[in-house]
Amino acid sequence: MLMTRKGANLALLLLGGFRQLADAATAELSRRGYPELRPTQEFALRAIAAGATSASELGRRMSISKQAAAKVIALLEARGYLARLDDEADSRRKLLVVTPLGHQAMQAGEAIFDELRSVWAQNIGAEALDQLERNLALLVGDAGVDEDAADWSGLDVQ
Amino acid sequence: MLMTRKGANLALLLLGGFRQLADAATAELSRRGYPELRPTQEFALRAIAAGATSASELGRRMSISKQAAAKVIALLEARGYLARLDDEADSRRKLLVVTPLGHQAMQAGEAIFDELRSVWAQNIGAEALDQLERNLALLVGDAGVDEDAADWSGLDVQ
DNA sequence: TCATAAAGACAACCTAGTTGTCTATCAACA
DNA sequence: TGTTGATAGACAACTAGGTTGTCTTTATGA
Repeated sequence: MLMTRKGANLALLLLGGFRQLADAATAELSRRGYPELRPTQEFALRAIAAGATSASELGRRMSISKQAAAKVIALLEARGYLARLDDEADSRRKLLVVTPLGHQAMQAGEAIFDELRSVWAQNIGAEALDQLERNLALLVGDAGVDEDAADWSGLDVQ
Repeated sequence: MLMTRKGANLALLLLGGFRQLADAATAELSRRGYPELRPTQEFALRAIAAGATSASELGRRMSISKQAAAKVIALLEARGYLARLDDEADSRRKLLVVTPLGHQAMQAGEAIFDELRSVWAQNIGAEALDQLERNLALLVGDAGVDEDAADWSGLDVQ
C-alpha cells in the first residue's frame, strides 16, 4: 500500500478540521456561561434569527427534515434560547423568536469562532487561510446553495 | 451585521466539504453493491486492517471510547465485513479480521474517494487542492496525532 | 500470589438525524 | 360556498454514532 495523498484522507482532514473547531467552540462556550450549547444548535439559532422563523423553514434552510428541525427547536426552547409564539397570521405555525439569552449566545459563538479562525490564520498565514476558504467555498458552496437559502449568507451546510 | 469572512463560516465550509464527500461516497458505495456501508464504518474497517485488531485498540486509534468502537464492530460484523475470532494468545481479546467482502469494500471505498478527490482537483486545480490538504494537515494533523496512532498513516480523525 | 490493569459485555442515556402517520389549517378553485 | 390539496407541526419508531458507568474475565507485574 502506498498510502500517499488519498481521497479518504482529504475527507478525514475536513472532518477533523470541523471537529477541532467545533470541540474548541463547545468548550469555550461552556467556559463563557453557555454550557449546553453546541455549535450545530448555535448555527440553527443563527438561521432562525436570519429569518427561518418556523420549523419547516428551518428544516429547508439547513437541509434537514422538518422533524429534525423540530428537535433542535425543542432543545433550544428548553434551554431558553428560543421562544415559540402563536402566529396570529397562520394558526398552524409557531413563530420562532430568539430570546435575549439566545442573542447573547449567538454573539459569544460568533466571537469564539472568529477567535479560533484567527488562531488558524496565525498558524498557516492569513493569505493561506483565505485561499483555503475561497477554494472550499468554490467546492462546497456552489454545489449546495438551495434557492430559498440564498439570502442566508452562505451558512447552509449542505 | 457585516457577515464577511466569519469564523463560523469556516467551520461550516469544513463540515460541508466532509458531508459532500461522505454523501457522495455513500451513494456510490451503494451503487457498487455495498449499500449498508457508511464512510465512517469504512474508515474503521481500514483502521482494523491497518492493525487495530481489537475493540479497545480501535477505540484508541479513532479517539472514541471502546464501547463506541464495539458498536461499529458489531455493525461491521453483522454486515459480513468483519469476523471476530478468539485470540489464542489472550483469551480476553477477540481478534478482528477483515473478511474478503470487507477487503472488497475497502478497495471500492478507496477508489471512490480517490475519484471524488480528482473531481475536486479538476474544479479548483490540482495544486490548489494539494495546498489545501497540506494546510489542513498542518492545522489538524499536528494537533491530533496520538502516539499510538502515529504509524497509522495519518488517518486518525481527531 | 496477589493487586492492578486491561478487554470486552451489558445497560442506560444523549445528540442528531431519518421515515411514516396523523391532525389542524390554509389556500385555491369549480 | 364547499371541497380538495398542500403545508405546519405533533407523535412514534427507528438508525448511527457517540457517552458514562458497572460488571466479569483474564493478564501481568511487583
